Amino acid sequence: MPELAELRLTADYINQAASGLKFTKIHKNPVHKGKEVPTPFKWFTISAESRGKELMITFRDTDTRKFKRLLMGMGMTGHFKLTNTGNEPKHAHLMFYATDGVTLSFVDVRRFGKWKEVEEWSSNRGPDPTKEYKDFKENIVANMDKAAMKKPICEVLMNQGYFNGIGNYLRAEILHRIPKLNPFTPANKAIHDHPIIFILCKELPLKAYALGGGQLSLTEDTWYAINTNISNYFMCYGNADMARVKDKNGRVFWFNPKWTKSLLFSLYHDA
DNA sequence: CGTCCACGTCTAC
DNA sequence: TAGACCTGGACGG
Repeated sequence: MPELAELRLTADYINQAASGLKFTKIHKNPVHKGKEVPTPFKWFTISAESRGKELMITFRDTDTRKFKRLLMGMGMTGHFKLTNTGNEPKHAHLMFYATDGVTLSFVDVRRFGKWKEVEEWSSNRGPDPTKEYKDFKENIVANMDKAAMKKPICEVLMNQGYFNGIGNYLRAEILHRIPKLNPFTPANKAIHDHPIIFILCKELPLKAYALGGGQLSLTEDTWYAINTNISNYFMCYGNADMARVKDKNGRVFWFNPKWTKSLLFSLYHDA
């Protein structure tokens, strides 16, 4: 469940699930190749915050208030789940055991999720378009002349150094909502001519977040809710009437079929 | 059965 | 700029 909206929902879920709980132990599933996460304190609380596609977990000592942080990525399938201890889901890879018989688990079928003990957010990822909108915009404006910005906007929207949190469904939905913009236009020109891109990078994730949060109580079903119950959100991604092309990273880009007749698309397609 | 596909990074020729 | 990393669901024979 892993673009910006789902990361925010995941942070909400953790904060809600861990509220009032006292944790005593961390355990890693040995099948996972990630580093062991040592139990940080004898008794600790857990809280979470998201920034783009990253998730920061904070462990706080219940006595001294000292804290340690764990930076996570959710990969393609990562999410959290609170269960009774002993009933952890299949594919639980990091387990946080609380005192009163419950466990908060990081569950990740494909194991693309990652974690690392850190002090800060990754410096190579840009500001969050929904929480740090001003910084997000300034970071792009200040770098409009960079080589990375000469690539097609459909690809640059996936560049996490500028568009932290935008993934494959959001780029499709964002570009689909700018009907006059050819999605194969160089990003610097596209952004200059259509500054509404900035607004959409904030508002479309926020809408997905609001829909996901409102439908269900922040579980792994969030993605399912957005995808199946919110018929008017996904206008482009997954729509059989749309055109598709594999981008240079092997990801399928969904877009309005009218652009398949354009020169920019032909050049992109043949390259 | 088998092949293809999936909301994302990573690193190695 | 391919592949590698993974599991499992959908769909074809």
